[in-house]
Amino acid sequence: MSNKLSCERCGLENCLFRESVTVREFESARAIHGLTGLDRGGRIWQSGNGCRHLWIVVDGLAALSTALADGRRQITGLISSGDVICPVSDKEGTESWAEALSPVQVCEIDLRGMINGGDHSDAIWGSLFRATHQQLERSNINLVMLGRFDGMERICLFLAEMARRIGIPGPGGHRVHLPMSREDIADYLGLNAETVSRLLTRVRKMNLATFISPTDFVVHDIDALAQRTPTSGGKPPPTQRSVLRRFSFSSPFKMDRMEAGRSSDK
Amino acid sequence: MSNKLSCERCGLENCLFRESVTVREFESARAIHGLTGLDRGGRIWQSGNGCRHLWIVVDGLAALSTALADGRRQITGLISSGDVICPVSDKEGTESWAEALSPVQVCEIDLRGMINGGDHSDAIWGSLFRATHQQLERSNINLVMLGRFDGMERICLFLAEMARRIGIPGPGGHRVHLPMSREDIADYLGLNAETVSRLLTRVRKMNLATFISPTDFVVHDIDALAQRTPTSGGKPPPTQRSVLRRFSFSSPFKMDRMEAGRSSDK
DNA sequence: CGTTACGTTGAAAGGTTTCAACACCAGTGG
DNA sequence: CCACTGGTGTTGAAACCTTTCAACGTAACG
Repeated sequence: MSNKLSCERCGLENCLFRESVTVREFESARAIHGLTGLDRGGRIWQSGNGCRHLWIVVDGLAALSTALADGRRQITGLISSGDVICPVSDKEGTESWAEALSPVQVCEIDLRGMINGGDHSDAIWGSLFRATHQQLERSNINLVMLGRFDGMERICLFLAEMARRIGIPGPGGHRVHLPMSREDIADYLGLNAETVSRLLTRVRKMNLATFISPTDFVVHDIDALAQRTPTSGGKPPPTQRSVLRRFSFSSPFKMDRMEAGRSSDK
Repeated sequence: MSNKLSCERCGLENCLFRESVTVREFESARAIHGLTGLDRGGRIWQSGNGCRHLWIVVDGLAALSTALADGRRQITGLISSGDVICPVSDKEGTESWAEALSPVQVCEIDLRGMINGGDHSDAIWGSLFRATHQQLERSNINLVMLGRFDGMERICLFLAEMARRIGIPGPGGHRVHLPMSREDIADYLGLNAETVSRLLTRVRKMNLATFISPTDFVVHDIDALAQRTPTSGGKPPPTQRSVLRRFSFSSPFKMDRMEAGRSSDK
């Protein structure tokens, strides 16, 4: 964590592969393809099954999108600098791709040589595994948000996360330039554009954020936003049924383990 | 795909690691811990960050759960025979674990030795990568479901998937024993228990499934269910705004690639 | 034979979506 | 210079679906 070495190839400081893998290893695996630029709207996709390429985002913001045949769309993830685009294959009746929301620089990694043979270091594989796993953890949060948060909670989580990830700290708070339309935001949050607009109006009136333009705003206090989100402790339960202890949190000290017992068996 | 070799250790036929990895490789990596049984309600979790263990489910059904401090719960995935439990770390204000819905047999894999050093084969790492990636694709589908499906579509997708995954084909259709309460189903589908009950009543009245008991039912025609789902082609759009071509599907022939162009720039 | 957990159903409340109208902006062309 | 046009964002009102709250039935259990 202390070594601030940036990737020799793309200069990205927080590259997931930075710590354990040198560019030379990728090169010997004929895996690294180097930097490519994508304009706003540029897409990355894969055909068929199995993940054969990864793209590390060096700069810019991209959306992982899935569209249904009837036109509905869900943005399943937002990818910013340092994240990895790990494409998923299209299921029946759906199409998935990654789309640049702002000009994006990506570093392409070809996994085919690694998966098919050769003998590559544990370090490079470990980095790949961590990259995929990080995406999995992001998806997990979004699943909880879409399944269990109401509109206001979703917007607050979204603004807080954007402020943290792409906000620029300044005297008045974190300034964010968000290259997304209301419809993009809606497709990320599982709402529709009008609802997003109304929620943002409420956010503005509550002074949780100040809007300079539809795509530029300032978050004065990220914690104030996060506290309107159930993932932050110390929040009173919303208009939900009183199921406060439906699921008791387990002991504070935990290790990786299994427990065979059962609280209430059928 | 042709070799039906089962894993030497657990006997699982469709083990993700079966094709390319022998037990001996895992053993030399000191990674495989062998079979463990979990009663209904038994849990698996991890503390701290980073994924250090995987569990391959040999038999039974398990739920990946995340709970919020106020008691809301989201089941972020269902794991059946052949799937891999890849734990996610707890975020602030949340707790995540895997829970056996029926008696479950798991095969534990310790990744620590592999991540930290040694020199293991590409095959074993490739299998790990595929396992995580498969989970990612499942999450992607669920994100679209939670963000964009209405209640009826969710139930139909759920029943079709359960029939496919754990249904037993017979003369009258696929018979499913589902060890989940209405509340479990609700927490998986982002609904509440009463709504699930009402939707299942509608499913019953439409003859899409016949219920023998609250946890046992028969799906006569999986395709009939799937057609009430927007992931299946040839379905008329629901009560949605007419955005039929908001996002045009791209050319039928595709390769892994990027396209730099832009349909409508800001 | 109470107790408890679970499932079903009804009625009212609540939040989101739909539909519509309007404002704003940038680009275009008369 | 200005009307026109398409894309985008905002706001209101009604419709719609899900949730909440409540009542009731059933099965398992001691």
